[in-house]
Amino acid sequence: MPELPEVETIKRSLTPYVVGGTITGVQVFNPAVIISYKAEEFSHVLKGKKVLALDRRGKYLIFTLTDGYTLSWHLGMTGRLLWLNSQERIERHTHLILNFDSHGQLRFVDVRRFGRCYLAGKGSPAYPEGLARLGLEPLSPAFTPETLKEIIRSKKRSLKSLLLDQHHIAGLGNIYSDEALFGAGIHPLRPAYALSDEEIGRLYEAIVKVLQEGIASGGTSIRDYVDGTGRKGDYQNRLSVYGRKDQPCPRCGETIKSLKISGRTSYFCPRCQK
DNA sequence: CCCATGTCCTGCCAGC
DNA sequence: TGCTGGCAGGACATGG
Repeated sequence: MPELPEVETIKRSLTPYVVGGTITGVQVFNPAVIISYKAEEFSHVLKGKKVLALDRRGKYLIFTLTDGYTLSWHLGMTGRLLWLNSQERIERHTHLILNFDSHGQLRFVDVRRFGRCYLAGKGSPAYPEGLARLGLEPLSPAFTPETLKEIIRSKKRSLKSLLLDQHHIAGLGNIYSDEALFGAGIHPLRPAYALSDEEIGRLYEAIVKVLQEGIASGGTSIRDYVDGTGRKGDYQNRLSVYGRKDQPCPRCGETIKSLKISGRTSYFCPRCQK
């Protein structure tokens, strides 16, 4: 579910509530969402820890805790992290609750249960493998037309599958990669190495633009996504191609088509995207 | 290296 | 109405 703009929005919405707060207790309803620690130990370690910082890397949220611990969270397809007060009814599919000294709670609710959290401290690697091996952060200064060219260089694979691959660029998912390719006027099946410098420049601009616009809109709420305070995003109203099969292209009026690429439905305009 | 496919899950919706 | 199949913002393993 959540791609970079959604995770960034969740981070911003939770920061005022959790950063500076101390975890007073943990309720584990589904131990399977915790990797690297047994539920009991997980609760024991977290109790009394203060949250020093909340950061995002790719689609991960990272809680930096006291005593050198970190808690990294991936929300999968449908995961939500919600800040609620302890009186609120516990909804179905709530897997984990962190209680805070402010009497608020951080609740992890995830219908499809693909989301996971990873606690690291003494002895265990600081980050889960998926997080440790993430590629460039697309809204950081390290991401430039030149570094994008490096990534693209000599790769035969389709641009769509390359953009979805978190080892190269971190944070794009199915929605924003389709929107970026549309913005750049590039067909999702084009082999990466075949791009001209000019097209790489357009792709770079388009990636940065869709991610920034996504954040500015508070993310894309098609089904499940809401931020840490339960607020929906607005970017679903600004999508050019994603989910718009058989509808007219907003640029040229041609009918938008879809294709399966790397197992994901990809939307594009056959006239605008070459 | 690259790709397609299957897997983990539950819910929803179209079509019969 | 009720059932069924297909599909959904992700990531990883596997086999070709």
